[in-house]
Amino acid sequence: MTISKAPGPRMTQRRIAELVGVSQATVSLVLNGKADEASRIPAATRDRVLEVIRETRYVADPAARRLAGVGNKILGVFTYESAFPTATQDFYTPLLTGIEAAAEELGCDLLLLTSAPVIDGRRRLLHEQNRLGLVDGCLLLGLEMDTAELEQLVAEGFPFVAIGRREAQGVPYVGADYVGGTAELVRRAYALGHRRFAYVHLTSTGESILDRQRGLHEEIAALGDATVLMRPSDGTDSSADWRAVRDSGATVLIAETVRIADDLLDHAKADGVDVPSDLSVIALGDVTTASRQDVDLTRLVPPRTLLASEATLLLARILDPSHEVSPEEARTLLDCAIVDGATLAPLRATP
Amino acid sequence: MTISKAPGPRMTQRRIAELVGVSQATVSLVLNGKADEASRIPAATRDRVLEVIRETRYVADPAARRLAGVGNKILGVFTYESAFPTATQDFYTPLLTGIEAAAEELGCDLLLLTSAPVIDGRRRLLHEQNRLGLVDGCLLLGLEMDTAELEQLVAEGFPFVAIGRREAQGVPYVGADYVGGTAELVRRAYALGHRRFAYVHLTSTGESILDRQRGLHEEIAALGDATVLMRPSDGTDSSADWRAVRDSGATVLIAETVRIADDLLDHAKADGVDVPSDLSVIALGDVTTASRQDVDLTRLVPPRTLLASEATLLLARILDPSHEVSPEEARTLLDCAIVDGATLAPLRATP
DNA sequence: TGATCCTGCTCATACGCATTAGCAAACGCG
DNA sequence: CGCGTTTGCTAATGCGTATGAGCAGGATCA
Repeated sequence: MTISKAPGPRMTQRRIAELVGVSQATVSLVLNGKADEASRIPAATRDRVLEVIRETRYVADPAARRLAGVGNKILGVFTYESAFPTATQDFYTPLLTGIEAAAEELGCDLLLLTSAPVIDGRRRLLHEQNRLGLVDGCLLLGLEMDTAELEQLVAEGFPFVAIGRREAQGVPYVGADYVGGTAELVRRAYALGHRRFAYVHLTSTGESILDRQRGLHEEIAALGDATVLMRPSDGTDSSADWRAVRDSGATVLIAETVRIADDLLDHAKADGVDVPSDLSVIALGDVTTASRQDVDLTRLVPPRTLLASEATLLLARILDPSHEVSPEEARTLLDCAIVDGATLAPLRATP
Repeated sequence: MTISKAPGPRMTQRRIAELVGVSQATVSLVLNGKADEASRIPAATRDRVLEVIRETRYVADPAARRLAGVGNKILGVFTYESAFPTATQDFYTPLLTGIEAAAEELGCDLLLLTSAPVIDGRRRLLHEQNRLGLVDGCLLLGLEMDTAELEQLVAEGFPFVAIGRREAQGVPYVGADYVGGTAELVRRAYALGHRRFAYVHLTSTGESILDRQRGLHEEIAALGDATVLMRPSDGTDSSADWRAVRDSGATVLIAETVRIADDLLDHAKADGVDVPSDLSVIALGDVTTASRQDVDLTRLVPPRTLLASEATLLLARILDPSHEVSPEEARTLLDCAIVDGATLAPLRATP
């Protein structure tokens, strides 16, 4: 046998109509349950049509439906990262899990926009031949997004929701409250006696990263007598990062990611610095959540799965014409969980 | 600001045409690069059209394109399991990873058919209002599939590829060679002196399960002087399973899944049976790959990511009208990896 | 000076569906 | 029997794109 390539003539409403002996319009009316409202199709006719539909296993062509202006219950999923989600599994798997669970709940299908081309190191959503026109709305993932694209989507009135807070005007999102979470961790360290902080952070301008910095700075300022060394890092020279931290005399190290924390823990161990008795370590964790070490790192964990399912539900609400979504509802932050690990301890009495 | 629900007037070819001062057909021709072939559009006109297209950021409506009969580069992904993939992450994540990687390579988008309803405990692909009409072809996942549905798809000439071997006539698939992998493991145990096997297996009729049984039986028969206790299990009464294995006097335990192996290892330890010196253990592993114990289980691992990406590429080949796909090419098996763990050891000299 | 050919487009239609307006027949009523 | 009303449908149209057929005007040729 050879695989048939010709999908053959698709079943259409017209064919159904011919089989039943009615018009295509009648079939459409029956199919959409409009048989009772404006138009009047008696039960007898309706049942005959339904019978043939069942026999032929006809299903309406979604493209045609879409063209005719009805929704399709298809949500798009797009990521601005340059490789599609599951490559960096720790990060995206929980997001996809949340999206899928919500989509299943809603009875929606998901269109993963894997085909978006990478231009200038970033994926482009609005490229030629994108499939956005097929979906009812779209979910946007990624640490950084293209503000211009977001604004165009808003301007066009295209329904979408970003996962993660976005500055851009009018962009609906569901994000993690990194400001509050970071502040809470700083407070906890302060309560344990720590006054000198070091923050090894990324230099990206993504909102999540800015939020963590803001939470840190605001809380440090609010506490009054605490200080912080800011150490920008691209993760490539952890030796230099470690030296900066050590020389700063900080008693708490806050690392932007678990990976950074891991690297610096290695250096600490090599230097004979004990964690947490000599130095407390906190990770704010993004990108990857699982620590490769068997240390139980005290850290911030964004509720990724919940974030994603809430974003999906928000999108569904936006798409529902019977609701009006308020601006506040369209921009939501969810609390991060704090993993109360073993790397944050009271300041030693005598340093 | 309130989220706009009216998508506003979309940019169309007609509007572009008005702006440029040409006809809609011209715009279409330019857009599809047919400007040079049958129709003749001079470079000057073409550039003016392209200029306006760029300015307006116009992109063709995929629904309309589809309706007009062009391919969409959209592949469907459907699973027969009753919850959508990422719920059972160990199993599906590698599959999705492989599919996505291949799709990205091919420039295809993926439609996850999350909306398929569960009827009689199994998902239905061919339900009313399914979105199959949108996709060019479809990938099918799941331990068990509905043979009737598969056959209907084949009969309709709908292009699809199953991940995992399928008995049903004419079904294209990319599967794991469980027969060969299982046989190889049996051979290894035999070579180490083992003659008495016990196989704790699932009772499902999925092809992968049948293949493992077949590999075992064929190899046992080929070896001549080996025997095997078959112990069907639904995984709920591991005590009974363990007793059966112990009483059989087997020196090698082959467990269908890592989970079963884990449970039986617990019982062995409780009984003071040492693995592997008293009893060797082999897992054929499906469903979940990671062992919850820190034992280094000797086991069979299907190359899930590769399986999935190969299946995706096969589907693309089937969809490519310029190739003809032979029946053999459409039904491929890939070798399983054998993890040479610590639970398979030579038979003790004196039992 | 026609007849022919080429160039540069446009026209018209199909794709499958949803929807509105409206038609023919049957029915009810006086 | 004449007239309005209801019933049961259908005709027609639009959605945005792709594409084969064809048309007007200029150039070339005999």
